[in-house]
Amino acid sequence: MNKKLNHGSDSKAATIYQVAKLAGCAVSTVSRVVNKHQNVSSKTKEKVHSAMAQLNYRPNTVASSLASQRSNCVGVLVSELASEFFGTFTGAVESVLREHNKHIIVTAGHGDAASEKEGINFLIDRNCDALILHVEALSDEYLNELCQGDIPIVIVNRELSDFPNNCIGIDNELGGFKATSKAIEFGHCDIAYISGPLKKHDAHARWDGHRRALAQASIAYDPALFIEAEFSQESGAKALLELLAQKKPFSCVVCGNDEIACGVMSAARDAKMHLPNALSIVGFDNSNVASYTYPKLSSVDYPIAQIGKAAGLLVLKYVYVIEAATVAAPFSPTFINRASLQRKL
Amino acid sequence: MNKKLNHGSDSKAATIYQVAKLAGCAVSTVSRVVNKHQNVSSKTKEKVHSAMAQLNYRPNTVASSLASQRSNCVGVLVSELASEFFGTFTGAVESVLREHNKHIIVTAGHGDAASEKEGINFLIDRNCDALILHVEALSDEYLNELCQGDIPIVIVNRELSDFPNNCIGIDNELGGFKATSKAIEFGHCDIAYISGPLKKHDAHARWDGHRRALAQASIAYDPALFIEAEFSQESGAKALLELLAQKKPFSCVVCGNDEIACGVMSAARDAKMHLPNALSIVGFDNSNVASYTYPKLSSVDYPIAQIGKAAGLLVLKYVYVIEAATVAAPFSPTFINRASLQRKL
DNA sequence: ACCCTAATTGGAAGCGCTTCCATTTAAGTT
DNA sequence: AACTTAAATGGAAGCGCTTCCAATTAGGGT
Repeated sequence: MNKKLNHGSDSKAATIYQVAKLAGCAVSTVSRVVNKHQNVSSKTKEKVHSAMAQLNYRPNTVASSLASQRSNCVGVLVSELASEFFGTFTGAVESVLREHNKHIIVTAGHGDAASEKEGINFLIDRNCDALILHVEALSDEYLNELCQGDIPIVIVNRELSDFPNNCIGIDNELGGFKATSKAIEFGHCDIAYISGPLKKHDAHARWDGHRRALAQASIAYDPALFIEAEFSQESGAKALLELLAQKKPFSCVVCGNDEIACGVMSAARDAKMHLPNALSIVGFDNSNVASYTYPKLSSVDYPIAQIGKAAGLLVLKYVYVIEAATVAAPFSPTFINRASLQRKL
Repeated sequence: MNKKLNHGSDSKAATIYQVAKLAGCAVSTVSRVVNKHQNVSSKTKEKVHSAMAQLNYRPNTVASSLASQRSNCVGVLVSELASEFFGTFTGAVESVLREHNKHIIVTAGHGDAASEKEGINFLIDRNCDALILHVEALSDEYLNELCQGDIPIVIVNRELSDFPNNCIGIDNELGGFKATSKAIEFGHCDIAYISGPLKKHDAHARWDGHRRALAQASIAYDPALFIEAEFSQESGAKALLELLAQKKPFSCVVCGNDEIACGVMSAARDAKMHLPNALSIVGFDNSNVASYTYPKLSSVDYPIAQIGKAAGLLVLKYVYVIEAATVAAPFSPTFINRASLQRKL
């Protein structure tokens, strides 16, 4: 491997000075041309362009950042890098920003407060112009404080009542409500609920929605049919076994997310239950796996790509003051029915 | 102190000048402490540390990059951001580098040559100190040229004969060989193969391995049992239907990756085939979904997280000259048998 | 022509840090 | 104590760009 660090001493990239010299003008003029400022005559503009082309000039972004006090990069914090869900999100943010030559620095919060805080500090240290955060464990107080700080913040999948304009995501409570309502509509009365960790705000809100749906249908909430699990397949499988062990009847399991639902499905099959007749299963997120499973998983759609795009646009508009596009309307959760939720006979 | 410089103490972040002033030493000394250079007495080191703590000093990375001609960031190009596979990879690279305060800029190549080239140029323009590339479509010639350039390159999942030390990944041909060999070992003779796009080097190599396994077992390669598909579930499903339509018998389908395998599984079930008895299915990558499916998917393990880690370590060692850890030994594909591959009766 | 204003352009001071080089200080050596 | 050498520190020149401000030029009236 080539160990050389500097980009060559003789093949060094052209600087703005060389461009200015060749174009016969001042560096400030070149800078104006590069940054598309007005008040440059078309004649000089042309000279500068030709000089840039001739020298194959590429502006040094680091120097530019230092001088302008703007790093042109946006920090993104997600729970896990290694997931399709956050990958989709990150990809959406990246492609929106990259169109305007901004880039992202991504890091993971791993769903616990200490790690999330550390991740945020890391991003702040990298001089990000703005932060897009998918935090799960940090307190509202901490986030409120952050929103009042110097650096613009976009919060994803979380609602801060004091900073509604900084937040973007779906209404998780409503999503949870819709999931359980649909199960009820399909004739289910004994509905188990396997939640993600309740310390995570989205998990908690979905569960709230579940109970509201039960209440609205005048079905008593039975704590025995509730299990707090992790957002993982293993945890979902384990939870189902616990539920089954109780010998309490239930005809449907509503899950905190699709991963849990996959685990449930897998465990149900291992227990020789016939799906979906013996047990209906509902997920949340409508991830790709929802269509891999058998039976295909009914789930609440979480439009994560659109939300990522919206977050990127928000930053472009309010931080970089690029009137790129109008920021999307608020998103609403929709229930996607597939085969795993079956009408109760 | 020079009064012209705006190193006053307002609400802005503390600079190295303020630290130096408070510690009663020169900025160069502070810089040495921050960068852990030797030749600083422990006494001054302590004074500087306490000054930094007092001012809550955070080095300005942009200024540091400009002065040192090093951006402390590594460019990473993957095919798609929105995938668990690349998410895992990216996450592994990030966590290794972040420990040494290097960060990554990620972008996507989308599996076609033009887009990959554009992504690489984007990363180069961002002054990356090194590039870690998972390219699929670019030619060997282009990559060879890149490896000879000024910027250090690590190539993932691809073998360049001229630059073996820049490359890291498993032997895809061997993986393909193992997959089909296992199927043969399990008694299958009529083995269909659904490949990813052959213009992608890994897809091609896996297919090569498949044919070698057939040849070694003296099974004639039947082009009718081969389909070139995309690396996606939909494409896999479609491919199975095409195979079935031929009315040529086959008892096993070996797939270019797990996504294709999931599509095949799904389509087979829709066609009322009983899995795994009526049809054995083998995947490649051993991704998480392999254990979501029913029956659980047999697959060739692709240790993508370890490879990401190794790529990060390679950069740390040779580019940043941090003797962090020894770079891992070459990786070898291993076959993971689950339920989807069944012994032929 | 002449003056007034607006459009262009140039000059130079930073942005906050690294690093070379010179200087001072400490530590051995005889 | 005088001398040599190494360790520790300070000073200052950039890194390549942005941007304020001053200077110049061009364009319109009259």
